Amino acid sequence: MIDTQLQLANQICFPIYSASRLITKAYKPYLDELGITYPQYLVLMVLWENDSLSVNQITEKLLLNTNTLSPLLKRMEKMELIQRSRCTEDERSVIIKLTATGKQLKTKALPIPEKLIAEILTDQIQLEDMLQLKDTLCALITVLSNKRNSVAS
Amino acid sequence: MIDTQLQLANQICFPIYSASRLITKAYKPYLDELGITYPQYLVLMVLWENDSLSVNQITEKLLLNTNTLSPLLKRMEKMELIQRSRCTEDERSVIIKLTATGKQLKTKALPIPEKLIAEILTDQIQLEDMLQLKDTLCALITVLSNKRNSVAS
DNA sequence: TATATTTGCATCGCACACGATATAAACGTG
DNA sequence: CACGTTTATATCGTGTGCGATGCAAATATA
Repeated sequence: MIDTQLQLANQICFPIYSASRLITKAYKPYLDELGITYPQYLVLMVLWENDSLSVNQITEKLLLNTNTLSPLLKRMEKMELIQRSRCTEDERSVIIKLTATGKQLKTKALPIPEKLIAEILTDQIQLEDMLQLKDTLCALITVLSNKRNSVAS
Repeated sequence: MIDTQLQLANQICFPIYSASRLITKAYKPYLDELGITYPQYLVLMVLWENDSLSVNQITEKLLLNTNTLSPLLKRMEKMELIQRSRCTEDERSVIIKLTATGKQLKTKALPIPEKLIAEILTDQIQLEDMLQLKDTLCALITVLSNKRNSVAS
């Protein structure tokens, strides 16, 4: 009993860590065709949903810090996927918008989730398992991100 | 229905990606006390269980490639946590062993999993959810890592 | 046995992640 | 209005991850 709990962290944290890397790798062949990485794909996804976002709004949606996003966004600007401009009302903010190229990528990216799910859903893993997984992970994220924030403040 | 499945990949892959980073962050304060990172902690864990391992055996256990592990192990050698030596039977192999310092760290690291689990298990997340999570993730890892291997060969 | 192939490890280059720090704009308070 | 604080973003340094490539030892095959 106690031994189960003692080792439980390892049995959960390491699989999450490994699964995360394997998923990035599973996306790679599809994203390579678009010339983007998985974190860049995440940025594009939030911009496809929201035409204009500040850097700070993207950090909140992706749970990434500016020291990760700033260089990432600069690379995406150089690739002419996004456009960066200072907000006129608040000169501290940088507004991120999609370029025409960035918007057009949405069409090419549309079939990717379906392909990913097709690779995952097998005899071993049912749709219901995935829905369960999603719920538990979201609860875990809530607990851990709140923990971080409360410690920080 | 179909829409659910279309978006399911995003609803699962992004949470796994975020959870992985949050877990590494949750480990950090405890691992900082030992002066190691999470990947270095993983290496130590497999060495605490197996007194002597080749680099290749570690890559298999951690699902990491040598191009990640080689520099990581060199840093750990510089920290005097491990010792690297060529295998006499097969001169290509590098054998990794713990130093006395590396072995001693096990005692300090022992209470860490318990602390992690205490942070995770709350009203929102029960032990049973974690066990379910573990099973689904391991199935996911099996599917994705087999997929990679079969594509490669 | 000579040669081609495989295997184990390392190096290089690039792209994250993130703690620490810097900087300028906005805000709050006296 | 002056000035300390907060906020938004950027930069730097370090440590992963990983594709591509290199190299030497081991193995397979002609």
